[in-house]
Amino acid sequence: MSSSVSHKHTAILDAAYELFGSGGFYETKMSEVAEKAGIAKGTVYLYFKSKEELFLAVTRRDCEGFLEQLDVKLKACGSLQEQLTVIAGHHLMYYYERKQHTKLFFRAPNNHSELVAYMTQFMEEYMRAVMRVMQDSGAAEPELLAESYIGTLDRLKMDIMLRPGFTEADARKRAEFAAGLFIHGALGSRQEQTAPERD
Amino acid sequence: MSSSVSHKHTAILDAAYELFGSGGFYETKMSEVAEKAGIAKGTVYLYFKSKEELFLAVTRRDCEGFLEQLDVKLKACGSLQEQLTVIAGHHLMYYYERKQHTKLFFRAPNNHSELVAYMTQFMEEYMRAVMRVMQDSGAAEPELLAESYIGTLDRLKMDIMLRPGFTEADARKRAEFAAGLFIHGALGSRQEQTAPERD
Amino acid sequence: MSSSVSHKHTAILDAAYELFGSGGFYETKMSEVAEKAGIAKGTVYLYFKSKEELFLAVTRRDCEGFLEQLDVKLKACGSLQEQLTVIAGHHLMYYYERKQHTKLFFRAPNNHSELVAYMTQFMEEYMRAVMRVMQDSGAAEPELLAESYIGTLDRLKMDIMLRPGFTEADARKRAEFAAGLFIHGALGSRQEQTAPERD
Amino acid sequence: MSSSVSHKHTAILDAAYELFGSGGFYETKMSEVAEKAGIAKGTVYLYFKSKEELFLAVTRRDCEGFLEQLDVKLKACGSLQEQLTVIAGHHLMYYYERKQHTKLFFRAPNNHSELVAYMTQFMEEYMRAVMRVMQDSGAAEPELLAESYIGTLDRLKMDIMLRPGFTEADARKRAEFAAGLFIHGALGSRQEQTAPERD
DNA sequence: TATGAATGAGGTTTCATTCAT
DNA sequence: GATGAATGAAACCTCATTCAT
Repeated sequence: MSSSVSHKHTAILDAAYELFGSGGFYETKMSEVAEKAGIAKGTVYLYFKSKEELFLAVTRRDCEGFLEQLDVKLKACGSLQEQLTVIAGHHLMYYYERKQHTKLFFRAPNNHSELVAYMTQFMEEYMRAVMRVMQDSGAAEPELLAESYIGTLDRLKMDIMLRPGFTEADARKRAEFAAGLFIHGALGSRQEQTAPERD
Repeated sequence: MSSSVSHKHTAILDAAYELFGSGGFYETKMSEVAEKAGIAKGTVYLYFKSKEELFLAVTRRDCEGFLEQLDVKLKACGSLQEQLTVIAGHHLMYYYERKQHTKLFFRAPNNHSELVAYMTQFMEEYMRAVMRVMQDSGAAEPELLAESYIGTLDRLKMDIMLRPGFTEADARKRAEFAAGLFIHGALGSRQEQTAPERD
Repeated sequence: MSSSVSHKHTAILDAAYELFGSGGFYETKMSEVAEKAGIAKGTVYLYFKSKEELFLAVTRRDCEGFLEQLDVKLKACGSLQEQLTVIAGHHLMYYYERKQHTKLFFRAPNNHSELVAYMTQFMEEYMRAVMRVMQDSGAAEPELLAESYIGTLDRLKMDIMLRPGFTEADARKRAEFAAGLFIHGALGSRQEQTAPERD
Repeated sequence: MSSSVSHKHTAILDAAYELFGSGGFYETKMSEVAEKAGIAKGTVYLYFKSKEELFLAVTRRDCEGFLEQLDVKLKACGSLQEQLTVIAGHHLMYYYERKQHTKLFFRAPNNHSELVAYMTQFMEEYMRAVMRVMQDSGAAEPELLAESYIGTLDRLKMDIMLRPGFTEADARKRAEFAAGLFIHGALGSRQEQTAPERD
């Protein structure tokens, strides 16, 4: 019974992830979620109080997976370069694997304070993880650095979502590029060649 | 007569900007737009064919202003450092001045191809402007650099939008930080200066 | 359950028949149909996709009843005179019984291709039934005859719909008149009887 | 000035006839009428108090033309056969010439008592004209005969409106057929040849 | 007389949510 | 727990009509 309950719970989350992710919050109907989950409309409300709450649950599950996996990966590596590459790789690959479900991340419902609160908390946790790496490197302004890094990765991921022909290799290349950029700056390689006094 | 027309047109755009910006597309009712603009519901439709079209017009006006002002500012400055600072300052201050209207930028209607097309074009133009600066500096991968820079700025601006106590000075500080980061890398200043004990 | 479904379905059709019939398509509001059927507005849309479709369903039910009953009656009679009288009686009595719902037949929505198609098909079927009778009589031009007969009946029925004091006996008298007219012509009886001086 | 007034009045009626006739009452917008008439929307209301009244005026002009022309034609002919043929020809040709404007006759507004009154009056006048012919022939039941004849013609005209390839010759053939039918009955020709006992 | 910008009542339809079974 | 028929609020948009110019 409890496994049946949990099975339906998961089925709803999966269906909602699929639909919210590809269509967005407002474009997705609860009846569609129910249908895709293979259950009746009313049943969804036995597991989730409202559409907003369902969206929040979907988001939460996705974000928690993101943070947990990042944690595992970061623990397994050492140098700054390596850690930044791991973060970037994780960020970009995570979205690469979910490129069909991008709407989840920017077609959310407005005015739902719980969701806003959760997203804020998620960002803080993600920030903290990245900040820790920055701090370990001894960089000044680790907070701004972390924020910048996340911003860079977020924008680089846009290519993944918008360009159809994007490959996994492209994603990996960008991950390394981002790490290099934050360690050496934009002129890193050029400076090595022509500006010896500065590097 | 034409001034009256343009007056109403502007009043609607202003009202819609206010409401779409603070509430998002789906949460804003056309009747509210009309009321805020001080006109009747039907009148809105004399100037804009549909809610989507109104949203597009609001977005377009905002984005065009952004690009035009950036152009002017970029023409007036020289060194890479200076140019990057100008871009960052422009980006952050633009949103700083609009911090009450953040929803405009990520609560757009789905499935409106014209809007998608316009936003794509806007991003391309912005990218091109930033890329030109990157290219002038002789940096490798100017495209990825531009994208990264814009991503960084976009994330840094989030502080502005989300933290109530944010000041203009904070915005300016971040602008300079971002420019420095992209020129020197995250460790740029520290490495040069020494400071080994702390980091 | 299925009886409940069919009950609501019928209740809506009945309500719509009443309202479309007495007020016409454009003058009837879906909310009125719902109210008259004793259900909520939204429920109507569970049974009929749109107002047009509801109108079509009402029309179809009415026309099908007309044709089915005609078929039964025609099979039970023999001579031409008798058959023509049956057709006329059916046509006039059908409308006599529905004299409060005349609008159904000429206040239909425009530009609804499915309705146009259905009405065309209905008329063809009716025509075919009448034509068969005409053909059996050996008359020349059975098609034009059938058309003329139907036209005659349609006009005679107008009296029924427009004159309040109309009785069933009046309807029956007209039915016999029409049959006689088509067999003998306008001057049929008179010519036979005498009255030569006037022609 | 008065000629200019009358010019606009006519222009509006012409435009409205065109649009009401081809699209129907509800599907035609006052703004379209104004545009087609080459004047401003508000101007229409200087000549006609409302949309309904404009429709009535259009209808009235058309019907009056119908009756006047019929009168002229009837005065110029003698025998019953000739008179019935003239009526039929007039009826069918009138619609044949207006086959692009059939909506005028069955997409009228509901619940407009003045229109209903006018149409009733028109029908009475038409009836009276046809009845006079029937009376002259000495036929019994001239009223029902007139009504039947008009009904027959009305249905025969449907072919004109519904069949695209209809020619003027087809219309004329139907006119003669209708006249013959009412004089001799459906079996007129056949009976003469083979069924002597019944006639 | 002519204009056409402005009005605002009003109707169709959608869909999250409920609740009797 | 599961169902899905029923609900009804809510929102977009239309268009006949008005009236200041």
